[in-house]
Amino acid sequence: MTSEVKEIFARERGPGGSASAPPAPAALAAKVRTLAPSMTRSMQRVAEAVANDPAGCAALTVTGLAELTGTSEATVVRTARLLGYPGYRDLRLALAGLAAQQQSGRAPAITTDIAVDDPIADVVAKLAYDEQQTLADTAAGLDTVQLGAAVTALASAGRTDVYGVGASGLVAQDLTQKLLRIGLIAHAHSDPHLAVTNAVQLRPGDVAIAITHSGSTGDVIEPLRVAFERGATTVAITGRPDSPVTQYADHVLTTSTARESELRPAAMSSRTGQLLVVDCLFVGVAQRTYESAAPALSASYEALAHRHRAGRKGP
Amino acid sequence: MTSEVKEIFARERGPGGSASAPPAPAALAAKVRTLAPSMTRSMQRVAEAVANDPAGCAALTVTGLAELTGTSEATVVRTARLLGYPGYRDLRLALAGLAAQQQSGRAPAITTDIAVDDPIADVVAKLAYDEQQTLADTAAGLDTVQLGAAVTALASAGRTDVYGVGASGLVAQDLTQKLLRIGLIAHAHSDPHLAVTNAVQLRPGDVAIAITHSGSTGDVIEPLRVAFERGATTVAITGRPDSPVTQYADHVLTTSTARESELRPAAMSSRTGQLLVVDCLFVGVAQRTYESAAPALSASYEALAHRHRAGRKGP
DNA sequence: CACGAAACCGAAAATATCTTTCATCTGTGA
DNA sequence: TCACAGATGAAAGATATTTTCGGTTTCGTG
Repeated sequence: MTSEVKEIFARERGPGGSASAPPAPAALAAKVRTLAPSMTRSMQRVAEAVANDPAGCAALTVTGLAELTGTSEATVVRTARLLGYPGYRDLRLALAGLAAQQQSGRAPAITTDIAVDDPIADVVAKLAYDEQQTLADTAAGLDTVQLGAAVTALASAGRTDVYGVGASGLVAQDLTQKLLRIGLIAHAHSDPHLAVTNAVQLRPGDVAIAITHSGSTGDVIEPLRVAFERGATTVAITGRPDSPVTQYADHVLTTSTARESELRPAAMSSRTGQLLVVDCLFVGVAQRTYESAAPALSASYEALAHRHRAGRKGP
Repeated sequence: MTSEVKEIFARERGPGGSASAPPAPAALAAKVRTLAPSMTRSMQRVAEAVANDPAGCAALTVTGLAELTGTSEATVVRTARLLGYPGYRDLRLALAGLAAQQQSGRAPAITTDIAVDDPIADVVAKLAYDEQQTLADTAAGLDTVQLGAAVTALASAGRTDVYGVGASGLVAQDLTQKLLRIGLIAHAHSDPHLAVTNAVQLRPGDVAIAITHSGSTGDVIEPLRVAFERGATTVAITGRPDSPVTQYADHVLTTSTARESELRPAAMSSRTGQLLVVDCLFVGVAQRTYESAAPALSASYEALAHRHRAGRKGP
């Protein structure tokens, strides 16, 4: 087969081309090795460059790659053809894909703990990975029966009190904000005295929710106990299903406990799981009370839109 | 800023460009969602096509994509620019990479929206998946240079004020709590009047952080503006990198914008991304100030352990 | 060792693709 | 309704890719 015929052959075979390869996606390095023997010297140089550094070559134009390998544009195109692509443009596209795959393949190596000297990019990756893990674990471990029962109780509650201190206090406030938006009567308490004072007012049909990762936070257990004894429906959101707080909880919702360390305090990962549970409660309640929740949601949206527009009038 | 100036600006920022993004690798779908609101109608059509079918679009030339979306080549290029690439060619390369990743990557999980009649187990799965997605997108889209700069400023700040209202107010408090634990002087403000009053006290070397998903919340922008004018280092954590709040921000940290709907308000998913950013800031600062942070962390742990033990003495 | 054919290779022309310019259009607020 | 700012696409201009074509090297043969 003469060179010219080969070129013509390569050029002319369309989508249904007779020969072997579909524009190879990832098996490029292998293809290079396979075809290398049948390549001319210049083409080998190009193929080698491509196989060694897909990402780098993807960033180059024909001219650039030709210069890099000390060859010409024509040779680069010929090589691309030999590798099974219609032209250099397509080879370049495939190269970009390959580079991206290699990139993402390297990702799950971030299982180690965060170190003091980790570069900031690693910190981001590790934290994101960890929180994703926490979400997955929490979702998998959540008892949907308990969750459903809690939702039912909330949906028909006369009033709802939520207890939490420290980081969990913020989660408590988050839940409260959401419930208020769909027209429920809810309060968050992080002051233990006021919490107890209010808990005394609860009656059967009302709901009390305690949020504590350790399950051993006295300031949160105490108001829940009072609510429990007053006959309210009580819910505990905790990472320790065997902890003291569950004594007074009709329904226990468990969050996953992720690894923690010096630079990654418990508060950080527990919060992620707690928030997922809180979101589930909210959506569940919104579903059950959709008739009244939908207008309430729209109304609060409208009210806020006005405040946002105000912000636009910059200098 | 007029349209023309914007185009020139986009064109001229070279490798050392002033603004944020390195040509995003995989965070493209997220970036489309983030920037969509600031796009014109035609550009949105292009962005949508690109986000919906990366593989298909990667196979098209500018002209092809322009025809497919019923727009012009110029619009396609403009969209590519807005998404952070120097031109269409580079967007196309990124698209090919994205397609390859999707191909090799993960199972296309539960992509549908939450419905009113979804069983509770589905709600849990969908919420968890969405929040994971938000985390991944935010992590991928976060500008580590800006993040590093913000960390540096925080680590050496005389005092730090954090502004946020509504759901973002809780995130502000979360950040404040964390910074306090490692011995920094930080305050969260959700009362706009007090926030401004305090902002006036800030001086060069101090840090002010505004947290707002929309970037248009006047109550948060105003104190940041004051802080900016007083010479403090200002940071904005927002889902809209082109919004008014960024006018007064030395460093902009962008959170991903996930799909939202009636049963899944913006506040829910934005919060997840904001918290990740806040965690990154915290860990970054803790690294930089490790000498003093480590003892402070241990100390607060000890102090709390006592309070937890107290809770155990139940009946 | 000389010769010629075949293959290899790259410079430059031809083509395709991408980018920029600029005039027109569209919607908005006074 | 007018004026204006911004959005848009047609077409000119700039790059990149592909093809052509002829010079050079290689290798077999007399």
